[in-house]
Amino acid sequence: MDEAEERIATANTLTPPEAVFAPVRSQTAFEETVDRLGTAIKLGLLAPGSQLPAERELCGRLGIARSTLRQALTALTQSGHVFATRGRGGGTFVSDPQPPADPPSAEMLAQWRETCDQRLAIELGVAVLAAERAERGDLDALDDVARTLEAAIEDFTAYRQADIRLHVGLAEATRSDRLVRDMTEAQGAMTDLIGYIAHPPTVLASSNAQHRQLLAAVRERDAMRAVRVMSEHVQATEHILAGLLPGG
Amino acid sequence: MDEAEERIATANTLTPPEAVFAPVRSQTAFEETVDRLGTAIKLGLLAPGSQLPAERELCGRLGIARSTLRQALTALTQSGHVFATRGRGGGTFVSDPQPPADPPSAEMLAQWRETCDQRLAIELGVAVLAAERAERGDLDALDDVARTLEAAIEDFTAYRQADIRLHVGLAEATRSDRLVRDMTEAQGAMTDLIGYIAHPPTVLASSNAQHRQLLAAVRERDAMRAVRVMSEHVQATEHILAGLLPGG
DNA sequence: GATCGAAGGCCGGAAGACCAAACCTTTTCT
DNA sequence: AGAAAAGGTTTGGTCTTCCGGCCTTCGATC
Repeated sequence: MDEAEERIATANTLTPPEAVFAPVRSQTAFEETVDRLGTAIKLGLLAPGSQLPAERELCGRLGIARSTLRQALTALTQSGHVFATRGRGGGTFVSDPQPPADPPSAEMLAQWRETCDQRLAIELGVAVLAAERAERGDLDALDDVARTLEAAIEDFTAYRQADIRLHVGLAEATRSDRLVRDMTEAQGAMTDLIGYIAHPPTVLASSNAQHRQLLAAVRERDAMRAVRVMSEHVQATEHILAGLLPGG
Repeated sequence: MDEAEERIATANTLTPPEAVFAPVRSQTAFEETVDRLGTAIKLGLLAPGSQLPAERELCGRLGIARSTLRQALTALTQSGHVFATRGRGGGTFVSDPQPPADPPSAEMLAQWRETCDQRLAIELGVAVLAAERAERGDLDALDDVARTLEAAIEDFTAYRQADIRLHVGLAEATRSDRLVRDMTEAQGAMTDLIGYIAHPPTVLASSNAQHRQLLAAVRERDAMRAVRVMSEHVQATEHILAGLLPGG
C-alpha cells in the first residue's frame, strides 16, 4: 500500500494539463442559437424551402426566451439564410438560394488539425456504435444516400450535401442524440474548412468506395472493419488539407 | 444530373434530426469555471495541496474577469475543494482531505448511456492518434502510471486516480488540447457515474490487463489493435453500468 | 363579407451576469 | 521599516436574457 501511494504521489507531481486553465468559451444563448440553426441550414439538414417550427414553439424547444430566439432569427434573416412571412399560414422558412458560404476565419484555420482530430474521434465512435445498433431500415436509407452520392460525383455541392447526410445519418443510427449533435458540429466545421478547396472526381470516387465498404461493414456488424475504413476515410481528408493549409 | 438532384431532394424530405432543436445549454462563465476547476480537482489533475495560479493571473488565462473567477473560487471554497491563505506567499490551494463526492444527479443517471457513447468516441480517437503521435517519453511515463495502477488494485480510490491519469495522459500524448479537454470532461462524468458502485479486484485486474495491451499496441504504433483493446475496455465498464443503472 | 386564429413583429421593464478599476488587508521577504 | 505579493471588498456600469403583453397581418371558416 505504501508503495502504491508513493507512486501516485510522484505521478501527481506532474504539471497539470494546461487545458485545465484554457479560456472558457461562454457562448451566449443568442450566439449558440445562430450557430445551431445556421449550421443545420448550411449542412442541408434543414432543406431550402422547409419551414421552421413557429417561434412560440421553437423557443420552448430550445429553452430560450422568444425575444432571444428572434434575435437569432433576425441575424439569420439578414445573412440571407431564412426569410419570414406573416399572417396565418406564414412562418419562417429556409431561403431557397442559400447565400454563399463565407471563407474560413483565421482562428478556424489555426485550429484545423484539432478540428480534424475531434472529428476523427466522433466518426470512430459512430462507426462502432452504428455497427452495434443500426437497424435494417437505417441501413437501407443510408444505401439510398450512398447511391445519390455516387451519382453526384461531378457536382461537388451536391456531393458534399449527400456526404453530410450519410455521416449524420450514421450518427442517427446510433440512437444517441449527443453523437448526432457532435457529428453535426464536426461536419459544420469541416464544411467551413473544405468548402474552398478543389475536389477532383477521382478523390470523390475513392471516397465513395470507402462509403460502400463502411456501410457493408456496419451491415455485417463488423465494428472493427467499420473503424478501419472510417479511419482511412477521415484521414484521407486530413491529408488533403495538410497539403493546402498552413501548419500541414 | 437530374437523377442526382432528384435523389437529393427525396433524401432531404426526411425530417431534420431532432437534435437540431434540442435545448441550448448556455452555461455561464461562472458555472463553466466551477465545472472546469472542480472536475480537475475531483480527477486529481490538480493534486491535493497544490497551488493554483494567482487570481490576477488565472482570470487572464481563463479569459474572465477577476470578480467572476472569485465567485467560482468562493463556491469551490464553500464546497471544501480549495482553501485560500492571504498575504505574500499565500494563494489558493487544493484542499488535502477532499470532500466526499456527491451522488449522481437524476439527469446524470438519465443520460448515462449517451455519456458512455461520447466517452467511447473520445477514447477511440485518442487511441488512434496516440498510436500515431505518442513519443517514447510519453509512453515511458504512461508505463509508470500503469505500474501504479497494478499496485493499487485493492484500493479503488487510488486505482481510479491512476486510471484517470492514464487515460488523460494518453490524450495528452495526442498533442491535441481539445481531446485533452474532452477526455477530462468525459472522465469527470464517468467518475460521477461509477464512484458509487463496487469494483471487485478481479474487475480491476482485467482492466489492468487491457491497459497493458493498450500501451503495448500504442508503442508498436498498431492503431487498430489499440482501438480494439480500447473498445473492449470502455465497453466493459458500460456493461457493468448496464447491470446496475435504470434503463440498462 | 365578417370574424377568428395563428403566425410574425414589437416594446418596456426587471433581473442577473459580467466586466473594469479601483482600494483594503494580511503576510512575508528584503 | 517598507516594499511586494497575495487574497478580500466595493462600486458602477454594460450587456444579455427573460417575461409578458400588445400589435399587425392574412388565410380559413362561418
